[in-house]
Amino acid sequence: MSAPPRIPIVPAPTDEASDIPTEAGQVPIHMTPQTIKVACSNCNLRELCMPVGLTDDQIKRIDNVVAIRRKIKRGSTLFRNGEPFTSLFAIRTGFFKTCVATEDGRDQVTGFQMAGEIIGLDGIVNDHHTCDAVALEDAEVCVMPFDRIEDISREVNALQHHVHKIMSREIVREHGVMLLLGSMRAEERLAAFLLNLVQRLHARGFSQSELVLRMTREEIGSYLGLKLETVSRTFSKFVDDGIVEVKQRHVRILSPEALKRIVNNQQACH
Amino acid sequence: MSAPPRIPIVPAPTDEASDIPTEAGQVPIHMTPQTIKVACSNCNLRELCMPVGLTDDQIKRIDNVVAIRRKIKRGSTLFRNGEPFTSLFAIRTGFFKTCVATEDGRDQVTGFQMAGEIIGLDGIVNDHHTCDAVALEDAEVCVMPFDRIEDISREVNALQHHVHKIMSREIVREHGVMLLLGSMRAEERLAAFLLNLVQRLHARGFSQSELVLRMTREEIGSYLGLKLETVSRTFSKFVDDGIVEVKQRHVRILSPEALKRIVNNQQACH
DNA sequence: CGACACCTTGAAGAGGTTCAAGAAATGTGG
DNA sequence: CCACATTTCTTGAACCTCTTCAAGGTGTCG
Repeated sequence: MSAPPRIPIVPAPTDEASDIPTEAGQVPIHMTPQTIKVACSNCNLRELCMPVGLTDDQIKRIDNVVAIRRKIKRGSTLFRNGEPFTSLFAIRTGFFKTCVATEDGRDQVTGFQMAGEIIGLDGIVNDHHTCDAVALEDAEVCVMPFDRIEDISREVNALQHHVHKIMSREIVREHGVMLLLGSMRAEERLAAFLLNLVQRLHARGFSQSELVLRMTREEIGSYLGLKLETVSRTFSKFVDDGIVEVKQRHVRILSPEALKRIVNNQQACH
Repeated sequence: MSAPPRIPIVPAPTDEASDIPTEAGQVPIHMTPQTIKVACSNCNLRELCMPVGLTDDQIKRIDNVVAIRRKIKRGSTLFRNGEPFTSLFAIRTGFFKTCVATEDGRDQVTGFQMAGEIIGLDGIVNDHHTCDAVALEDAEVCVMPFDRIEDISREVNALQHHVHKIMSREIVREHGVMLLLGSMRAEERLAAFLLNLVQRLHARGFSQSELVLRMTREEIGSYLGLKLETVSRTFSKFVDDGIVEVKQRHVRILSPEALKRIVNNQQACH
């Protein structure tokens, strides 16, 4: 699947523009002071959540929609399957997983979400959520009441189209996951997973080669359709092959090319 | 995953209202004459594609959007990966598959679509399609230029919300597929697949127990993350267990309860 | 420091794949 | 309309990947 960029690559934040705390434990390219502003107009993640090229007046209108913030402690849920749907959430800081469950107790992680990504889209169709969103670290989200989004979408064409693009992007992302789950073997799945994660982190100004996993082996396994032991063994194999260094949740990618070759099913002559 | 209804169940079309040809080879509950009308206002699939409760004026506006029709021969594509995106398509008659591919030649069926369902949503995010849509039988679609949909969405709130719901429904559907691919075994996958298909056909006025598969074992396998031999063997096992009758692509479900038990991972005491 | 969650590794086993052959259905051209 | 080529489907046997079960190690937090 060649891990196409899911998220437009925003310019790495410059020092003065950065008002977002770095992801705890990640490897920042540069240090940023922590300042919390309440408006999209001052948010350096705006390029990720919001359309570009808005007029000042349009941005102000959108500012009013997302005035509310919410903090979520690590391990607690932002929303749960069955709960009424009212809002979308833009992740400001922190890291989430979303998962669906069957009656007989199995569950499946459907995605991992980080700063600048939107969650809650599943709730629109039936006015209630159909999955759980769990914070994997202390997090903060911007609450965007969906009826307000619809109101403003009618007036601001760029926002309307942006909402459509966000939903379409999620559909395309899930196509990629289906390809992964339906036709890749364990090594290919884990390689694709690592490349995708590091690419998204890099788009947010973090290192291209180092990352800190926010999730357990079991959660990775659930997402990739593998058992946690298989994830662990596959990590070990990558280490043996000199492709990555792994120390618990700290991962350094030594050869992204080797990972890409694995995903593309080529001979592993790293 | 309990196969939640993906598509709202519309009342089985009455004889006088039915202007849609039956799916060739399916098992209709009643016969319908074939008449082709050009407007949503006369289409008995409207409840599937379009919001309900519109005023006459609003329906007329929407009629103008979808004035164009297109016929697709069995085996040919409605759109292809990489082609520019301009329109969504509402399936009027026929049956489609959508599939994504990797550079190294593997591909993955991401869904099967039937009358009343919308395809093309993947193209919105990057203005070009990211999958192929192939007609599995001669088909006809309503072409809905997306910029026109966005225009009218701004004026007709119900249409705006409907578009959002369609995209959200697709996201939720794909969550279900991820659950299937990530955590179910072959028998569970095929059982879930059959129940989902027959449920959607039944919502369109076809039999609850008989269906004609429009796709090959290989395509079923690709969708379910299995090889065609495994699909074939699993069908044979279901036949041995008296759960279904299979004659090539004709399937009769003898015990939907047994299929449900299999999906829910319960003991198979049919 | 001890309890707990998380991770690693080994060995045995199961489920699904691969390879192969043949049968049944479908389509094509004469 | 029939004969032949092609596609699709079924079934068997060997194999392989991933899972299961088990044990022990590592890290973390009260």
